[in-house]
Amino acid sequence: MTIRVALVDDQQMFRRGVSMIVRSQPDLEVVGEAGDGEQAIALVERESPDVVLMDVRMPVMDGVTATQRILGDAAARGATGPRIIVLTTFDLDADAAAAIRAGASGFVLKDADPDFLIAAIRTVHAGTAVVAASATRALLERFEPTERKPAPPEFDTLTGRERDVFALAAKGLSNSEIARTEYVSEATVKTHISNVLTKLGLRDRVQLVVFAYENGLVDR
Amino acid sequence: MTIRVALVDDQQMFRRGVSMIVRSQPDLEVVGEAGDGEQAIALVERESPDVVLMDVRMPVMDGVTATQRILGDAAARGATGPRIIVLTTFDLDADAAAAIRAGASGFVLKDADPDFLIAAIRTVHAGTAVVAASATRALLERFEPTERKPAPPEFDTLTGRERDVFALAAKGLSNSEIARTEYVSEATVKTHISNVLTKLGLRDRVQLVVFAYENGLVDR
DNA sequence: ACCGATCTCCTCCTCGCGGATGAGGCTCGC
DNA sequence: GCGAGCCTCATCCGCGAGGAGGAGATCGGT
Repeated sequence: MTIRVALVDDQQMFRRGVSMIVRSQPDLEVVGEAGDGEQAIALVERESPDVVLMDVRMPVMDGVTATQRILGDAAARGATGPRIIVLTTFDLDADAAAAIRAGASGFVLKDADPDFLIAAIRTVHAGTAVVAASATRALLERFEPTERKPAPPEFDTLTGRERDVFALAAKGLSNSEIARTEYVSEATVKTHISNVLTKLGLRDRVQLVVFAYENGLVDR
Repeated sequence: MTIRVALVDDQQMFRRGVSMIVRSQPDLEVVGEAGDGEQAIALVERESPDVVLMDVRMPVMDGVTATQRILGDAAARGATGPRIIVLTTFDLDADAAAAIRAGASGFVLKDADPDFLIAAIRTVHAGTAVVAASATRALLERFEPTERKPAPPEFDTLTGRERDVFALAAKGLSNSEIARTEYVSEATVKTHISNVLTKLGLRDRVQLVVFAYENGLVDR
């Protein structure tokens, strides 16, 4: 049972190279190539490949949009559609991230090891796994600070009430607004805010908001 | 030039299996095995492997702590230490994420395709890449929703200069600080800020900061 | 030549913010 | 019981922020 692969990239030379790599494996087969997103949709429609290797930056229609369309069309027909692997040039390509959200199963650096790409195709085809590039680490560090952050030591010194007003101030509320939602006087709020700023070493509530977001202390 | 691999897992049967897989490759070599975190540290100390395959849940000392220690010790000696790949049982293991933060280069599902593991070892050893399991998708969906918002339509109405001061204000700078870094008078900054607030429908710079973070308009 | 947008800067005015300081009431643990 | 910590509220004071309104300069398009 061979895995049917479709190639989508605007550079013909690149497609040629990837095609060589894929064809070198007995269980992989290239069932078609496309030079832009629109061609890709038609290709998938025609050939129903198992896996699509999709470039992001392309003329006519980019890879993210094409990914959305392909998976959207498949879902509309009650099918799952092909697994899509996005090929990226840079490490943590924002477009690649968008493609993942659009439903792509993973992304691989264009200069990755050929064996890695092959393993990625098989892994993705198997269903569960998703392959990523060095991005993962950066991803975790950049997007996860919302969670599991060491939570700055100074923050622990805040009392219960101080954390309450901190949270509200972090959402952009004024002192009077905080006072109203917490059913205390504005003077009390000012005292708490003042204590919080001192404890956290911040200048004003503006920096408090920055601090809150930078340390993932805002719940949404 | 063979890649020297160390195995760390409390289940001997599992180690045996992985060992078989690794040894099946001419360019990979197993230089030692360990059954818990402490043994792992000693093993790394003794053999200086290139790559460590590390389990998370282990008696005596878990994989996350061991990862921290190993990389911490290496850093203390000015060395980079081995690349560490964490082996996880479940998809998005919180422990695995912790290990990545501790410095591990990637994580692979224990039931992943053997070829995938092999490719991961080579990829990680090559330096740049990090391998992940199906977690990546979930990660992106869980932690990235902050970014790449459609970028509010009102934001497009800002002029070039207005965006400049917006960006600086979003970082928590005061008007005078912005004036100094932009080499204009504070009065000018106030004008721009005022225009920005009006255009974006915000009350004050505090809400401006919230707006900036909520819409992923802060670059770090 | 003219208009509109943008950037620059100014003054006057009001108000919210934050620091300093003090104080009364509450619930702990010693 | 008694102090420690916390929550509550108040007053005074200085300052930065933001709105209103005006003004000169530049530049691109009509």
